[in-house]
Amino acid sequence: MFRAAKQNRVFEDVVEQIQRAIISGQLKDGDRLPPERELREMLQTSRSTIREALRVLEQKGLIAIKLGTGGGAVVKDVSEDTVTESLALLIQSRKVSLNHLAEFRERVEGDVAALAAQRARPEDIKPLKRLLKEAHTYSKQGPQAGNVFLSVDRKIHFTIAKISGNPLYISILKTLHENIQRYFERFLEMPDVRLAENYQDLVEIVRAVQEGKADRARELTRVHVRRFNQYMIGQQLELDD
Amino acid sequence: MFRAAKQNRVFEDVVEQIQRAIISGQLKDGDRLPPERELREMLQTSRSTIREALRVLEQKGLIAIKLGTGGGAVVKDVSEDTVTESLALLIQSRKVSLNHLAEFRERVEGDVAALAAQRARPEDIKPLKRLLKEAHTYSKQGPQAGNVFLSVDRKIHFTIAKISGNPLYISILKTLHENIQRYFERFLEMPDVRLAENYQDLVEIVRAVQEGKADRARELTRVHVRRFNQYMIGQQLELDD
DNA sequence: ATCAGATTAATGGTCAGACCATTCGGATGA
DNA sequence: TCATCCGAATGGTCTGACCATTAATCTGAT
Repeated sequence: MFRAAKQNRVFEDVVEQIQRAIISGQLKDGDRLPPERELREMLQTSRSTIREALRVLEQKGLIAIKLGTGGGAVVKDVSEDTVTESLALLIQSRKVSLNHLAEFRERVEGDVAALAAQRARPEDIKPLKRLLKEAHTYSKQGPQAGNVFLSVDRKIHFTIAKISGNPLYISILKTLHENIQRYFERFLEMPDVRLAENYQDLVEIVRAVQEGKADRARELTRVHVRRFNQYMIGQQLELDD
Repeated sequence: MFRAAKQNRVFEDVVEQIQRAIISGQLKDGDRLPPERELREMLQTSRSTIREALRVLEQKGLIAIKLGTGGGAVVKDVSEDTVTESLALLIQSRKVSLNHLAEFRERVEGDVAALAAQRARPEDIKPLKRLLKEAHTYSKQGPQAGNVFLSVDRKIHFTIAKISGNPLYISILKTLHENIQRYFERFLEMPDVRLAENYQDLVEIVRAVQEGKADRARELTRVHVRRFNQYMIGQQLELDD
């Protein structure tokens, strides 16, 4: 109901003040905060206190700090990166299994594709087509291009998420991909991804999005993601032997 | 591909070391870190550097700090609180709207219900029935019980998420609910939630889960959530007048 | 013997001042 | 004209001191 009546720690009060200025729009993306020594005087406190406040604001993703003469604390546009990072932490320490991740991703990507299908405008499709062409090239180059192919694959998924128009989905997807990749890096090389098959999936998904067939886009995407998941989990089991 | 070869800032290295110890499980929930002055010696650095590192770890939600003799930095179980907070920041700075939240929640809750329907065992249903009974009581008490009813409503959703067995869904759901509630608190009182209607929704959702009808559970849940969302967004528009 | 209150020690919070490291722009000189 | 050097601005680190809070311990009166 109530929040603490008073900030016990001075640096929290400093954080509060600066954060308020940023969120309210008084300080905008790119604005520079005064140097630490000036802030010290303005706020009647010590430089270490100021610095602890800056560490917090930095961690919150509200400012970035540069060294040198022209440097200092610069207000950053709030981005989904902090969501991504804290979600990643949650995943790592809760030891959420690969299965949990996979299950969640399958459904999220399906929903994203369905939303995109409902909302895609003609000009949204162009970048998708371009990426498809790229994917096609790599899919012809055989297994050693597996990694490059997968990175294009990811780009396609993100582009679709962008079309969905919901920034939450973009954040979530980013987190999922990052964490799945982290898992995957242990396998070093990804050999026999079924490139041609995957490429065909992508073509059909993009077509469904273009034609506004939401349910079909969802279903195709889920199958596509599920196939990848099964491959991934199979790799993991092999590794456990 | 590669990460920075060296940490420019000493305190980042300190953060890294402690964070690694926590995530790897060497330091567990409730463990106490050495006092700042000891850490200073162990890590061959200054106390201010240690303190800046502690500020970062605190902001990441990895430690909590208590004052006084028995105090110090205590390792916290990682929770979804930091995700919640950073999401709240995104919302406040207008990067994510109530509509975005609502759209996402509708689909997530639908999927959760479908999963739960696939996995519910008979003993999972009991707590749901008990909550339903509670909801029924409050739904009879008229509008002034709206708040209490909604809290039971939330409990039912969480119980269903638990049945789904995927901790990722539980965390995400918690974050969504908390942020939606934060929004809602501005409206002070929630008057005429259509209690009877909502109660009927819940009954049918639980039945679908019990009978293993995944698609039906998903659809019912989505409609249920959507109705709430529309009410919420309506309230918001009124407020804007 | 018991319990309230005072004392003390441990620990985080704040402060002041110094010096180091990095960066940028301007001065210098070939 | 261009490369180099120098110096100022600014963040990063260090030292050492003192304050504030808390829990444990001691003390003394009942």
